[in-house]
Amino acid sequence: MDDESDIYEGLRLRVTSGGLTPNTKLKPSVLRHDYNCSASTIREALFRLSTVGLVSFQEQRGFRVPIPTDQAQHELTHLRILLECEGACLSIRQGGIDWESRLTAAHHKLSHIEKRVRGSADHMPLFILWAKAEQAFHETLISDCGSDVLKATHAIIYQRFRQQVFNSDKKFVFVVENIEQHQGI
Amino acid sequence: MDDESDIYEGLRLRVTSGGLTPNTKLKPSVLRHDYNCSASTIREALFRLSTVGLVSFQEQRGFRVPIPTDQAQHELTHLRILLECEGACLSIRQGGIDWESRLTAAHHKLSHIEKRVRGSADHMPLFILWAKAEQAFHETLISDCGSDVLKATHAIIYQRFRQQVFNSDKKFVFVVENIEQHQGI
DNA sequence: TTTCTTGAAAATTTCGTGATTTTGATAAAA
DNA sequence: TTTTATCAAAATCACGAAATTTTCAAGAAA
Repeated sequence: MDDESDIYEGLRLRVTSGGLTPNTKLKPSVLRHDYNCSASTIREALFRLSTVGLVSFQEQRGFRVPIPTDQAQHELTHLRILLECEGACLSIRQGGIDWESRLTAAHHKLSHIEKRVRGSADHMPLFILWAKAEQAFHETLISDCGSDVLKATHAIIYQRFRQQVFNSDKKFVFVVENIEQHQGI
Repeated sequence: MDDESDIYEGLRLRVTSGGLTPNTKLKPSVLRHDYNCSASTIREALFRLSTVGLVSFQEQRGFRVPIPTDQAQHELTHLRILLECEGACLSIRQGGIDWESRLTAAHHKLSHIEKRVRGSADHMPLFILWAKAEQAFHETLISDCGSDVLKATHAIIYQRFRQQVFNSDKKFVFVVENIEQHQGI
């Protein structure tokens, strides 16, 4: 009934954008009730998340939600941009017309949502939409780079980056000018 | 008695440089005897290895040694060099005298071993030494970049790269001129 | 008060088992 | 001969529980 991948995805959403307080303990014996499965299954999913850095793990001390750090934030941003620049350059060279159209489409959708965000006072309902559009834009940017390894690595780093900004106190939207910069290419 | 991390490391060594034929099935029920533990423990370790790409995994079909591909080889090399260049540039800026000395020491040790490799007919006994020195050199190169994320990511990509070249038919040493190139910096 | 010990409760890790799925060989059909 | 169906053996996955380790509060000693 319960696909193990679904549990992994569900937990991933909760630790990246589920509004959990950093350093919260993630106990398999508690979480099992939310997913209607055994503690072992939860444990395995948490283990997989820990290998990509989305949950912290200490031997014999269980799992926790990672604590956002300015240092980690900076490092993740740096590496994310490095990967995106490389992926974008490769995509420009190798990608065809359809890549350009897909990119402009993604950019258009994203900027449209951002315009709406500026208008409304409460961001939360739009936030999920914005997050999806932002991720889609960044994925499209590197989609035609021709390297699955690069794309997979970027996906991991991007998730961790997103987790950091979401779980940190200041979740300001400081990516706006970055979009325009990318548009300039 | 058996630390689970030891099992993980042991299995990692076997799939990266243990001379296993690609596509070999990795059955928990068989491997458990080598490590004196249950199949579940082996399974967990293999799961962790699969998340970093060191073993391939298909649901309900178990674990296997990844098949080296020219495509994957190329992608891993590309990303590895990208990360190393960035790490090296940052290290040059931020690293001090001790970094330079450590780098030249690592380079000296590596080139010394390579000189010996050229002389002897049978490479195998020296191969492990060479592999360790090569890894140490690359790690030293980026050691002072100031980003744990970058170093951790590089470590994963480097392991996969190493696995590819070791498990492919042609394990020629084609990194020599690369070393000199790095020395030129 | 502060520090150290004690011990019970809670959490983590490991294990063997049963249920479900895949595999592979043999036989039947085209 | 080639393809399809069948079915037993083998392997994988999820589970509950035992064994080990950590946590933490209460009491003793300094």
